[in-house]
Amino acid sequence: MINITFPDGNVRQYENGVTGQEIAESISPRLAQEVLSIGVNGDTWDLSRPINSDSSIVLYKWDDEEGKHAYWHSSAHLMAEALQELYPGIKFGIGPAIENGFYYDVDPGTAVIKESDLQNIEKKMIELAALKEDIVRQDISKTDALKLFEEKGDEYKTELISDLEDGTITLYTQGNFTDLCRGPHLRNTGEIKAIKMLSVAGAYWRGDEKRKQLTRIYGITFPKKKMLDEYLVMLEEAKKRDHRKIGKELELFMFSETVGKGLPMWLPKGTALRLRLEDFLKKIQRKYEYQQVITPHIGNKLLYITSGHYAKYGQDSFQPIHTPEEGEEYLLKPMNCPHHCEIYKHKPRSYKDLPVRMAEFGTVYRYEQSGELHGLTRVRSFTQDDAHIFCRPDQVKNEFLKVMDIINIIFKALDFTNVEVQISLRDPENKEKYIGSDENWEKAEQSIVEACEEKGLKAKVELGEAAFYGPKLDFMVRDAIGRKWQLGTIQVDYNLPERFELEYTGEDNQKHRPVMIHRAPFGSMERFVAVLIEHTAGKFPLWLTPEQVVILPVSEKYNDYANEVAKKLDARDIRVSVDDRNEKVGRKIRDNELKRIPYMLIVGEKEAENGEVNVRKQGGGEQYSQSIDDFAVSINKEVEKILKEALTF
RNA sequence: GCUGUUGUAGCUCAGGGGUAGAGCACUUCCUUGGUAAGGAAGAGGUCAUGGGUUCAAAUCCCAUCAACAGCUCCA
Repeated sequence: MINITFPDGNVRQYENGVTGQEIAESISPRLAQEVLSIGVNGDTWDLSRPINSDSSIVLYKWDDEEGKHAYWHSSAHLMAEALQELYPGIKFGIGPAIENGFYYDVDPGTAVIKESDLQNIEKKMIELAALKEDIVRQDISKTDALKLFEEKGDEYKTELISDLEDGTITLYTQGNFTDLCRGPHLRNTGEIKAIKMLSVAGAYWRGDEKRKQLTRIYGITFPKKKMLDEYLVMLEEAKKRDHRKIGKELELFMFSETVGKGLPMWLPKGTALRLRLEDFLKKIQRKYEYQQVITPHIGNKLLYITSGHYAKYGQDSFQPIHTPEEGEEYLLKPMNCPHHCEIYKHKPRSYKDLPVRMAEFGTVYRYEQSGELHGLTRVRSFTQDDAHIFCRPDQVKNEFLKVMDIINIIFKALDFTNVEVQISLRDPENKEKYIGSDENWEKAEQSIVEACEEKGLKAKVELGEAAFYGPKLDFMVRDAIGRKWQLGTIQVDYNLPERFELEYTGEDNQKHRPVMIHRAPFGSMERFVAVLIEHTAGKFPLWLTPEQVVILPVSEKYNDYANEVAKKLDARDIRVSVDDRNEKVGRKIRDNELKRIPYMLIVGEKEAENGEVNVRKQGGGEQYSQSIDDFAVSINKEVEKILKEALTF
């Protein structure tokens, strides 16, 4: 007999060699049906694998990552089995479970797998799943494994095997399909019920662009048809919120082939929105004693040689601009910091001056690879809400805390409640990859960790994710559909002050080197607005939205009154327009709902007589009439309240 | 940059070797209206660009450009 310890601390005795499946059965038939994999002493196992010693276990169901993982992993195998039947001789790379579903990288030889083939693959998978084949685990020696896959002629699997240690190699078989795999897997392919193949893409073997590109096939499966349907509905919802779609509909921004790809242009409404966001941050920054500066969009190449960026990114950037005079080369600025360093240097600085906080909405230009461009989230020209804080080493932590406050204020004001924080530190194995002294790195990393602790932020620490010049703290938000976006960032930099030989005079009358902190609460205006669009589905908060109020005259007879109302509201800084088209009210309401305007004021005979407006809030619901004045006051109050709350600190 | 898909009216899209289609938007007219689409008429396109095949190309082929989904990259 062996002792099995459950997550709640309970211990039960079972026969030696008991399986996860049997344990689940011993608890309840329902559990036995729903359980997908089992955690044994921290590893995840198949349910059919015998347990031969005292163990702590967790039974994983669909709602557990580990359970889903096994489910999708087995689904990848089912897809591979289908592919093997449909494309004889096909070779397999890797086929893991991912956050939403699974994929398999395959080499179909001379055949080409296209999007239009997905349906066929799906059909075959359903056919195979109906056979309810058992998935069988088998330990195998490295020699035998190599021999097996060499015979199959699958060079990808043999390459994988040769990197593995003997004694840890397992195979999984279902029907005619055998795959090298660590597992764990479902008991039986019949458990896979609802299947949807999603897309095909190219993917380099082992992520190396110098190696062969395989065909990657994405899919997702669910234990219930209803869950698949819900997932597909969610995908549709995501599409509806896509900032590229809404940006076009609401006329916020555009691209032009003639201007160039990845170069967004802000339309009047988008500009209005963006300027309001910028003003908001400027107000906060004024309170936090930032100084606003403006610098040119180009800089001498020597500037970037000094900063070190030219050596690292020069060949992958927009190439230098040559002047008519010989030997002069300028670069479009890919970041603002070198310019700001020069501003810092323009006069001697005393320790009393520090910290110097220099802010600029600086537009930068980066040559992103063409395949990487994506709406407003990845572009070749964007405006950072950039600032550089030059401070003494002992001020780093405090400055960090202040920046965290600013980011917090912004996220709160915009209702980004689901914020994830990531601390990116050096890869301790690979210290030579980074610029700067060991001592400085340790100091900086420690400051970040401490600052997070002080703020009670639950930050995820990622080793090896730091920039080459310093560690950083990134703020990620999820939009309403759960997709993750990186926005705000705070980065310590011990490198640029060194390269630009920045100095201040200390109390001791000696020259000292300041520390630099790069920070951008929005990240870039482009990306932030993109995320804001998706977060709000285009229904921006009243204080931000480009159009706050639209007046709908019931008929053309009341256009004059409507214009009068508009004039009065405009005089009170309310962003208002009149829909004076020759249309019925119902039509005007519909069109202005689609434009996501928060308030519609319907005016007709009654209102004109009484000097009132009939208020209809976005989305309908309750309507009420009030005087023009009362309405104006209530709108102004609503906006002021948000700004006041946000700006009280 | 790589792989695959796509490119037809301002927008969303159908069609497809023989003189270009719909809905919405736009213009004009009718209607003068009360909380999510009133009616009619009209205007609008070198079918992404450049080559090729063909009696004939928007349609087939090649290249280029751009967008989309991934991969790789990201100061």
